[in-house]
Amino acid sequence: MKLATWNVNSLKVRLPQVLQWLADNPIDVLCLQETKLTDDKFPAADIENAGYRVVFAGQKTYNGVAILSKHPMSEVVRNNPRFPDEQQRIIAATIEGMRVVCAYVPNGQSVGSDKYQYKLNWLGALRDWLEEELKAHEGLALLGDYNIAPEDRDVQDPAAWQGQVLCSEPERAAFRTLQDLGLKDAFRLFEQPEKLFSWWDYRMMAFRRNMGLRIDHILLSPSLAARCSGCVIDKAPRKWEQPSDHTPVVATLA
DNA sequence: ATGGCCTCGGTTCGAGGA
Repeated sequence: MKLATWNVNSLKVRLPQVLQWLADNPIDVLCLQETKLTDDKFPAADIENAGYRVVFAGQKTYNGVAILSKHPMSEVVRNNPRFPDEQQRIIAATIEGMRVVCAYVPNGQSVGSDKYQYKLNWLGALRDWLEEELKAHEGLALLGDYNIAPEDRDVQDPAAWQGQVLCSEPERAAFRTLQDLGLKDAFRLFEQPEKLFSWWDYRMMAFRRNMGLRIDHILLSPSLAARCSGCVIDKAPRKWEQPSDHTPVVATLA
């Protein structure tokens, strides 16, 4: 069983890459963020023709999330019931007995801004909701673009990013409150190469210079972490023509 | 060298991303 997450930065633009990547990789469940499509424009037929079921929650221009699955999905929930929000950033489904939560955490723009406070409020509400979900679902996976680099080793240049949005201490503390629920960072369950990231700025030739951050994560509840046999970042799609600025992260469960 | 790119909507620039 392979679970993956990928911020595609417009599914309209990236659909061919998503289908190519799925054709190349035996993924059971793929969580997408930043689809940037209203539901009436979602390419459900193309995805179903590729052998996947799909559920989605979109809005115009910004945000938007989806879960693609080879297996049936039930108990689909859009958004956090505890956090009324126009922005479409969460979709959850039960798949093969697992609760799969796909999340696009707010970016936060800059420390101290209104959007930063919204991000912290949003993360607090996510924690509270997941605490409830974990009582009902022993096996839970939270996959997505967290817009948080949890530690300095997740940043190519920690000094440059010190205290900046994505790396600030309140954001990292919010990430730890998720870990305090028992959720494990799948990537860190294993020995990993140094300086491996999931996002690189489009500017500054950042990818070529590996000026990146690890901000896309898969957190697993204890029972799923115990089944996890590997977690990798697949940099290949970042090298394709017209790539997303994020690249997929994949966890394998026994 | 503190900028540099990409996507969207809707027009040819501004907002947002990270």
